[in-house]
Amino acid sequence: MSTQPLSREVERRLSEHGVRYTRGRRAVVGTLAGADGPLSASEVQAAIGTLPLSSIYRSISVLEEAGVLAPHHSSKRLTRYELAEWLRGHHHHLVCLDCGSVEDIQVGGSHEAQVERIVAEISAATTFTPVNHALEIEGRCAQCT
Amino acid sequence: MSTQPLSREVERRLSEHGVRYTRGRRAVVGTLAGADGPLSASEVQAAIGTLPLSSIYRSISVLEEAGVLAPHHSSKRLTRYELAEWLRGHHHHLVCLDCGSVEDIQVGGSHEAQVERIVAEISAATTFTPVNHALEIEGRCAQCT
DNA sequence: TTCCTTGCAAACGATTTGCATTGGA
DNA sequence: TCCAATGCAAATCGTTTGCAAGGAA
Repeated sequence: MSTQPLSREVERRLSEHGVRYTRGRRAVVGTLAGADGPLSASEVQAAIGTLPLSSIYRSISVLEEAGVLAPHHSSKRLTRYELAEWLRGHHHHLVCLDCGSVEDIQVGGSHEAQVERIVAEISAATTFTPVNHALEIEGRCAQCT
Repeated sequence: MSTQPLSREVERRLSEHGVRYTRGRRAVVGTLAGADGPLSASEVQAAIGTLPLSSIYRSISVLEEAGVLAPHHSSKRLTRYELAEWLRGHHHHLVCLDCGSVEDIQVGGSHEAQVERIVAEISAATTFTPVNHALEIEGRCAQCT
């Protein structure tokens, strides 16, 4: 995370990958930057207004390859996307079992340190090499309670 | 969790839901009981041998509604299933970023208690009502390292 | 007989891709 | 100019469903 404007960071990242930061891609990034949780392609489309789904999928694909977006799998048959952690910071998710919505949640430093220690200790007993972790909390959101 | 044989537990649960515990459903449950992580419908089919995918999907659907199976979302466009926690105990997952395989991992009681406390404290600051939690560790499995 | 189940094939819905067109450096 | 990017339509692929045949109580 830096203090530079988001678009600068993304622009630099994309140019390193030899692709342009076009209007469509800016719209996708802007939408996800303003969301309070990961969004699916069609949710992004609804937020943008008019832009064919195939273009949104192509933008998402390029942005994901460049490490700007990260996928999140929580609902059946639907992938949602959010800005990668280097752009929006580490966080966890509240997943509603009823409506499927996903909300970001920030975790305090001491809690996060505990989670990381637990992950490290768990992994130490295996041949698995950890890279990320995600604490997903499933339950009911305010609307569905 | 009880000490009764798995098939008894499942049979009772299904009969409470007014459905039969047929050969196909037994095959699905048996396959998942023997797996070391959640499996997709086609992975179950491959393990069973011969059984149409539509039947496997229908078995999974019935078993999920009866609370015998629980879904797990980790890969794009693919849902994997595992025995519900009351049948196989609470655990977490190691998800390989390369091959997508998912392996179960047991967490010691003190770690689990810490995770639960963290989840409770996080949720206390929200309007969200937690039901489950899942600590997903992403990284590289032994084969992909 | 009476439902529950299953198999097969067709239908679905999210995502991907071929191809011709558009657009930016 | 030249190649990346886009729009549209068709193709994919995991999953679901309609319908007729099979099975257990």
